Amino acid sequence: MTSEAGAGQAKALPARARLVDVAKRAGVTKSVVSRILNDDTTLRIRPETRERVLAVAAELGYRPNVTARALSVSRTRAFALLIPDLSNSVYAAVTRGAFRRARDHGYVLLIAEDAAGDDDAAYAELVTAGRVDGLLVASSRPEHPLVERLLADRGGLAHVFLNREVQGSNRNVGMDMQGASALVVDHLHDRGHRHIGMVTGPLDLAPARSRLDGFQGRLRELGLDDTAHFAGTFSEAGGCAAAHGLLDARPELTALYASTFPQAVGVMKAVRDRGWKVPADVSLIAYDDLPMAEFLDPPLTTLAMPLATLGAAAVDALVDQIEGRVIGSRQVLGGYEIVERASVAVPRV
Amino acid sequence: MTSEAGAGQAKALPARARLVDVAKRAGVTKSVVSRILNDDTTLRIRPETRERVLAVAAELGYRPNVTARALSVSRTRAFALLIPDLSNSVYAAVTRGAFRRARDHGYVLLIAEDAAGDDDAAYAELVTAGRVDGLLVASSRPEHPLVERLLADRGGLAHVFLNREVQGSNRNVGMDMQGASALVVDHLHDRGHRHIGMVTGPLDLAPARSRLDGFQGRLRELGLDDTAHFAGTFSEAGGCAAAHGLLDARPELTALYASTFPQAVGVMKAVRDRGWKVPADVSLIAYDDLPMAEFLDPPLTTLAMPLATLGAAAVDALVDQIEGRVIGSRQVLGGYEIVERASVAVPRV
DNA sequence: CTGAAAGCGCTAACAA
DNA sequence: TTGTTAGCGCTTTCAG
Repeated sequence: MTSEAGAGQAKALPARARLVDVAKRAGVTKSVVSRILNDDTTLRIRPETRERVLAVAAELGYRPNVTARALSVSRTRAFALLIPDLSNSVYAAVTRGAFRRARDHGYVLLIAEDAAGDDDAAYAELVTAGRVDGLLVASSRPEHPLVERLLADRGGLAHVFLNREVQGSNRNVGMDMQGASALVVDHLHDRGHRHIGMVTGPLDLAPARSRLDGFQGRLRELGLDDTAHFAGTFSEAGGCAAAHGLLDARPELTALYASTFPQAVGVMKAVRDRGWKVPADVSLIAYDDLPMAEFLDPPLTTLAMPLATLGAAAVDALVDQIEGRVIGSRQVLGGYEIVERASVAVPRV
Repeated sequence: MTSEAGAGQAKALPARARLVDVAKRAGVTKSVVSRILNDDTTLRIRPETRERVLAVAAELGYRPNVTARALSVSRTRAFALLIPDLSNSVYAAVTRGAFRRARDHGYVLLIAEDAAGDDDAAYAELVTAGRVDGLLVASSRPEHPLVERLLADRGGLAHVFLNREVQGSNRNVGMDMQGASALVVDHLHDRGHRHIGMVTGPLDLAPARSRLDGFQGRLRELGLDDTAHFAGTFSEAGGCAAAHGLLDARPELTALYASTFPQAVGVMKAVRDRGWKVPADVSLIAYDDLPMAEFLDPPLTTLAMPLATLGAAAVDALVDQIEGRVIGSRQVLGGYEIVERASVAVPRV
C-alpha cells in the first residue's frame, strides 16, 4: 500500500488526497500545485519544485475533484448525448465516436435516453440542473419541447443537432444522407432495376425526408419514376406495413430501399407474407449496417454510414461552440458505402 | 468583484436565479430558503413566510445548482450504469427500469459504455473523478479491472453487480435465470422434445453459466440427457458457430435453446446452412425477447425476462447501500415468461 | 422563527 | 518564483 493519505487519522479510510494535501507535502501552496497540474503557461516555476509537486501528486494518487473544479470555473466538462431510442443499435456507433472525441477534448460524454413520454426528464435532470456544458441532440422528434427551448434560449446552453436539420438553428451536424441515398439508387440501377420503391420514415422527421429527397433526386436524374414511396414508423412493424402498402399500390416494383435497418427486417417479412422472395422477386437495401445483416435470410445488403465520424464531428462542433470559435452547421462528407451481401439481384423478368 | 449578479450588469442575460436571489426577493436569507426548499423537518417557520419563499422561487424559476450542492454535501446524486455493449438492445430495458427508479429516488442515471479496449475509461472518468455516488455494473467481463478495484476498495464507492454473480461481493442483483431456463426446458419437454441442446455463452461468464445450470438441472430432473451444449460468443456469429458445432456432434437434437437473442439469430442461420428448417427440423427458443422476434422467419419464440424490474431492483439496492441500510445480494423473482411465436413445434419424427 | 457564518475543494486575480 | 485571498452556490451548525 502506498499513499496512506496523510497524517494519522483515527480509523479513517485513506481519504482521497486533496489539492491542499499535495501542497503541504510538497511544501508549497494550493495555488502553485493547481497551476502546475493545469500546466498554466504563465507560471514561472523552478523545475525542481515542479518535479517535486508532480512526484507528490503521483505518490498520493491525486485526482482533482471535478465537482469543486466545476463550481469554481462554472464548467462541468461534461456533455450529454440525448438519443431517442436506446434499443436502436445504430446509436451505439455514434455514441462511441462521440465518446472518444469528447475524451480527447477533455470532456466526458453522458448518455441519456430522451424518450418520448418521459417528457423532458433527461433534459431537466442534466441541463437545467447544470450537470453539463453542452448537449448533443440526436432526438428526431419534430415538435420536441427541448428543441424549442434550446432555440428560444439562445446564448443559453451550447448544443448541436445530430443527423437532423433544425431549420435556422445553424447548429446541425449531419452526414450526406442524400448522396448516400443516391448511391443506393445507383447500385440498384446498375443492376438493372428501373422500378424502385422506398420505405421511408415518418416524413415530418427531417432525417426521413432527407433520405427520400436523395432517393427521388437521383431517380429523376436517371429519368425514372420517383413516386413510389410509402411511409412507416422507424420500426420492424412500420417497415412491414409500409412495404405492404407500397407493394399493393405498385406491384411493378423490383427493388426496395428501406430507410432503416429495423424497417428492412419488416420489409423482409412483408415480402414473405406475400409469398415472394428476396431477392428473386424484389431486391432490398437497408440504410444502416449492423452485424446482424449477415445473418438474415438472405443476408442483407446495406448502406453503411459514417456514424462514428458523425459523433466525433458533432463533438468537435460543440467544443468549437463552447470555446467561442465559429459556430455553424456542418456535414461529414462521404464515408458511406454499400456493403454487398445477398439481398440484391437483377430484376425478375 | 463581489456577488453583484442581480445588480445592473451592463448587458447581462437573465442569469439563472441563485439561492441568494430568491432569498433577497423574499426578504429572508439563503439558509431559510435552503431549508424550506429541502423541506427540512426541524425547521419551524411561519406559514406565510414559507408561502412567500415558495412563490418567489417559482416566479424566478429557481433550480438549485447541482454542482454547488454536490460540493457542499459531497454527494452528486448521480449513478452510473456501466454497460458492456451499447449495441445490445437488451440493455435498453434494463436502463429504462433503472433510470426511472433512480429518478424516483432523486438520482440521475448516467449511462456509460464500458467497452473492452477502452480499458477503464468510463470508470476513470466518472468515478475517480467523483462524478457519481454509485455504480451499477452490468459488464460481464470476468477479469474486469474494475471489479477488482471495486472489491479491493471496500468502503469505497457504492456499487452493485447486475445480472452476474461476483463471488463474495455480496452485492449482486440478479434475476432467476435458472428458473427461467428451466421453464424453457419445460416448454420444450411439454411439446414432446426429449433431445434438447443449448447454445451457451462463454462459460467463464457467470450469466452464461447460470443459464446453463438451470437448463441442465431441469433436464436431469426430467431424466433427460444434459450434455448437449456448446459455447459461443454472445453474438450472431458465436451462435451460428456454436449451433454448427452442436448439431455436428449431436444430430439427434430436436430443439435448441440459445442463451441470447443475437445468438438465436445466428442459430437460425446455421440451421439454414445445413438445409434444415425451424421449427420443422429443430425447434428454437431464445433467451431475451425483442420486438424483432416477431419479424424473423419463422417468428421466434422467446423467453422474456424482467429486465426493467432488474434495473429498478439494482437501483434500490444501491440506494440502500448508500443510505446505510442493509447491503446484500438480491434476486428479482419470477417475472419471466415464454412468449410463444412460431419457432417451436413438435419434434420431427 | 430566522440570521450569520463556516466550509465543501478548487481556480484565479493580485500581491509579494 | 511563490503565497494570499476571494469567491463559485449551496448546506448546515450554531446563535439570536
